[in-house]
Amino acid sequence: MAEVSIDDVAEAAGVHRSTVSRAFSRPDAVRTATREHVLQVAARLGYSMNPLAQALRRGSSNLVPLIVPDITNPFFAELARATTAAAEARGYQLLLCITGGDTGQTAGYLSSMRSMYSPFGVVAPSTRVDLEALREYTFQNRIVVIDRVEDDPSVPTVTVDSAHGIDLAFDHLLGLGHTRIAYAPGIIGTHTAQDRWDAYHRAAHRHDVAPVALEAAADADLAAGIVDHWLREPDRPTAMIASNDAIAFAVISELGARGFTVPGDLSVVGFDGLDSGAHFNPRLTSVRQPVTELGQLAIELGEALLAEGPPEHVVLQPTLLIRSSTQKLHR
Amino acid sequence: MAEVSIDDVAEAAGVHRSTVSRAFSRPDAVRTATREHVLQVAARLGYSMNPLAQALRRGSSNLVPLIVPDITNPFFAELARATTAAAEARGYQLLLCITGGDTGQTAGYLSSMRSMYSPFGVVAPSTRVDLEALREYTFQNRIVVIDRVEDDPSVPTVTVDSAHGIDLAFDHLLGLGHTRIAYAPGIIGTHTAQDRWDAYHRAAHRHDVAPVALEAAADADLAAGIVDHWLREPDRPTAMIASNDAIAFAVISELGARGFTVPGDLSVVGFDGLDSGAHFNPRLTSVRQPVTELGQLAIELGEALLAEGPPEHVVLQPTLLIRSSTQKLHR
DNA sequence: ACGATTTCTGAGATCGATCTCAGCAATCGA
DNA sequence: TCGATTGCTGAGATCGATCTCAGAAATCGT
Repeated sequence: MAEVSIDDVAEAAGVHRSTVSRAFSRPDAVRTATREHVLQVAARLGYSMNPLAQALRRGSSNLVPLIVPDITNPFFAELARATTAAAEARGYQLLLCITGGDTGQTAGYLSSMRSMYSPFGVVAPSTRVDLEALREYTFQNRIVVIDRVEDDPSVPTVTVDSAHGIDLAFDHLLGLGHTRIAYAPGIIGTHTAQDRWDAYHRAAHRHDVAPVALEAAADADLAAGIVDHWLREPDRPTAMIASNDAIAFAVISELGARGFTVPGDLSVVGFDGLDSGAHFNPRLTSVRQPVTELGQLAIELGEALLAEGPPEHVVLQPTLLIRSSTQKLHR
Repeated sequence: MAEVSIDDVAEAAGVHRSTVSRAFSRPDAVRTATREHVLQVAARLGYSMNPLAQALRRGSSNLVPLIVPDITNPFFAELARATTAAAEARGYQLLLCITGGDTGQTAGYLSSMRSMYSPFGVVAPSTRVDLEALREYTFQNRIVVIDRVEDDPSVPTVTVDSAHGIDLAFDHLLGLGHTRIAYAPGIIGTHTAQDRWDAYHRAAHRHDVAPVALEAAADADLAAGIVDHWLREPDRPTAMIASNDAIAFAVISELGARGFTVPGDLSVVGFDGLDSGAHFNPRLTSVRQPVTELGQLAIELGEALLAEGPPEHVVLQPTLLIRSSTQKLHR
């Protein structure tokens, strides 16, 4: 079956190209009888519009790129799923682009998306967004960032209130009787990672708890380094907040390998609240990021951008998911 | 900065459109001096080719879709990463499409990829590939399936030798002294899932071990059902092979929640060998699928398809990744 | 140095759609 | 019933590239 084009349909229906085009794209600009006839002929020929040609002519497509550094990270995976669903619901087709955190590749995808006439794009960065690189791009097209952006309020953003999330975790642990509460920062790339770190220090200060930042030596495996650090602490913390679920997993794994148990020897709360945490051993208590809303809003902000509205900066509230990796402090 | 087109460059360089086009697409069809001049002018204007227009005219693009049911499943996530890298290396741009396992959506993506003039597509199914749906598509374009396909040898495929993987796991457990070795099948969708199941039974028979298939009641949570089943077994198995890592995780989590330990009470070997298993608690022993090669080959088979070669059916060999979720049987 | 090749470049059609503009048909008011 | 308004449809340009074909320039042999 050779590819059928608009001209084939036009000929078969005995009308002009333009009419076929209208029958599909602006149905009420064509008489009902004509439209139905055209649509019927088109269906018979198995015709459907070529989105490429459409985009070329219209100068806009329904292809929305979502740029993530690492799809292997479950947070981004869930984000991708949620955003895909939101995009689909609004008639966009989401294209997932995996950059490996490389700025060059990000720029590449961005520029190729521009030439695809994407109405807008969504970027979920692993490092502070490089506005230098994006700005040039942003000029022409539109972009939504899932993180904060420091110095350019014209870029719309969606974020989760990290500080509040940390407070939730902190209060939960305090409520269980813990007073030596450590923090495992992981790699601080994004603004939100920085926010969590700051929030931890503020919370510690507010509750008169000595902050313990479990950092790993540069050369060591991250989780091993964190556990080493924990073991070296003179007055060993009984609880730990991890800056994300992946780190919580790795630390718990490492602890297990060394004969410690969670929450017996250390209560751990993660940050992300991913589904995979529900199937961890033990089930991970975690600050849940509203991933679904995050994806949804990213798309909505993109659309708002098209409507020429002022850029919005939405901040979502996390919740606490209490599972089994935290427990009351004994004694 | 208004979008600069090929005509702008042509004018600025004082040559014709065609020459600019050639300077980029077929460099040796144009005199060296001319080419360099054109390229220089193009660079100055910040020009780059519009892939859309290119695809429309050429009737082929460098966009390769990878269709996966669920990016939240780490196996698909790693597969996506590997395939993206392989595609990138060969000059393709990979577009990840998430279908949620829905045949309709798969068809939708496939058809939209056809109109994008993709040279070929890669499908990683969660259920037996619905050839009915694909066939019509396959007609025109080309497709590579990551699984076996039963009745149409014209579709190239890459698979991992599941049977061998199961044998590896089985032998490992036998070597540790286990003789009551169960199998947790999960949901049997793909051919490979079926292969693993069959291989388990053959292995059990070969080694004179009574097969125990840990199936869950239809209504129950999968992991809970599997553990219930295990507890009900009169002569309780001391080891278990899971049909994939996700199930191993869930079962271990469930066991932990009920006070059992792995590998103390049950040795568990997974199937996938994902990185996330290295950060599980305990670290998961697993049959490793060569995901990188899988992705690489998917792209290579796609290219072979373009070269009009006969469709290939590659079978890759898995290896065993011994970590900490299995141990010698005591007594 | 001159005609015969070979190499480059330009013109214009084309890919598959949309858009503007103009013409014709249908509807309306009086 | 006739002119004016509105509604549909067709022609042809256009989006940004590539392709074929023919003509111009450069190279070659003698």
